[in-house]
Amino acid sequence: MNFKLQVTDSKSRARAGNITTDHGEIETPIFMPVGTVGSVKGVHFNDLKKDIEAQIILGNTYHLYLRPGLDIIEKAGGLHKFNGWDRPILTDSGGYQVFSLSGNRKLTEEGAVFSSHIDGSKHLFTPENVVDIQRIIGADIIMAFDECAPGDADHHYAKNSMELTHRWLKRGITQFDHTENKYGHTQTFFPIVQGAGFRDLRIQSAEYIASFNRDGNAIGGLSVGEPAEVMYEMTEVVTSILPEDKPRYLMGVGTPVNILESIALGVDMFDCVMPTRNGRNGMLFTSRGIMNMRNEKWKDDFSPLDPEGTSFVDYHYTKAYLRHLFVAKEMLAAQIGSLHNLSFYLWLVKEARKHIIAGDFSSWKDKMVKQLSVRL
RNA sequence: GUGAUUGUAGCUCAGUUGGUUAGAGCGCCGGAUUGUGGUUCCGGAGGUCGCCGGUUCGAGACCGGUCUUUCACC
Repeated sequence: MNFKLQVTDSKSRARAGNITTDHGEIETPIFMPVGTVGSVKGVHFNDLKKDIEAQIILGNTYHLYLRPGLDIIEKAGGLHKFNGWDRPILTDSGGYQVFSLSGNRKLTEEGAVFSSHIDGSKHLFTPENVVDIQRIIGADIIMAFDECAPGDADHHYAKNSMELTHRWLKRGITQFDHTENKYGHTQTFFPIVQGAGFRDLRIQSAEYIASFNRDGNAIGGLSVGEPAEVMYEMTEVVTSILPEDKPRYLMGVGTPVNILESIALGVDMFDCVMPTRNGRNGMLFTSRGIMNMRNEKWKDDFSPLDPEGTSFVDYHYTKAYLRHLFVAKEMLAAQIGSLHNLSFYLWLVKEARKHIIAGDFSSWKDKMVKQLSVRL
């Protein structure tokens, strides 16, 4: 994997760059649709490629490991062959899931013992086997196994958690560097900065992570319940330390506004369930603001979904029709909502990139931020 | 026609021996959702308790009448 920094904005830390992988190029800043179990919920790869123009998607170690299981994925020849997606894939390590989904889990120095949300069976994730699993999945970008501390963690907890994540990181890197690419294409490994909402810990963690000089670096443990200002402050602290010439990935973020603000702070990659989860449930993000498609006010609004949208669904379907589909709980409603939101998110980061290159990112961003939070 | 039976929120129902502003689930109307368990959470609106009369300090509950639902029998 290779990252080429193209342009850095003069008035902010925003950057435009290109990531090259064996599965193709990624133009940054980029948003990565979440495809937990190897599929972006409700969206065909055809639409994902041609309509949404997704350049890279996410998969989840935790989910794929539990179902269908590594034997099937390996037999299929990796996730790319299994699901037919021939562009880059990044896999989350499962650190977040182990902590967010599993009722009973036990943390030890060795790793995390957790029970499956599917059948309750017990499993162990370690920094090493999580690398092996992602090798088998065939991810282009493999994430380190980390502990994601809760948003309200105190300093003591956050410090221990960060230190454990650092020790795990060392083991993960050793494992990664001593194992081979599984299916012929190059795989790369991203470490993750932790430190919760504490400046000193974030600095310490960012410096530690930077010292490994990997192909890219991630910022974890944000957007987990802390106020947005804290998130921005921590992001700013971290991006000022992480190497300039490597992509920075802010995990799990966020709203359209969060994304623009974080781009301005020097973040290059994002992923979030928000466009798909909220889209599935009737919340649509547009360049003019947010629409709750379940609202009664749309019932006889026969104008196009989003006249300024770039997706087929934006001009083909009306607001009234989509509201009807949501109220009737039709599957198609969830599909249209997801398709629209993803296409909007991809449009947003593409537009940001254009303005970074054109040199007017900051003023464009300020204007957009105002529009994006309007409730329609 | 006779004898039973039913009637409480848009729907399905709960409401102790009569006791403050009559409840629930669903639906409806809003809001939330940030490295996804096709969701989940949180608010809100909505009822002349079929109708008329009576008993009582007090009736959704008791009594009479009337209409209504369902059933059985002639």
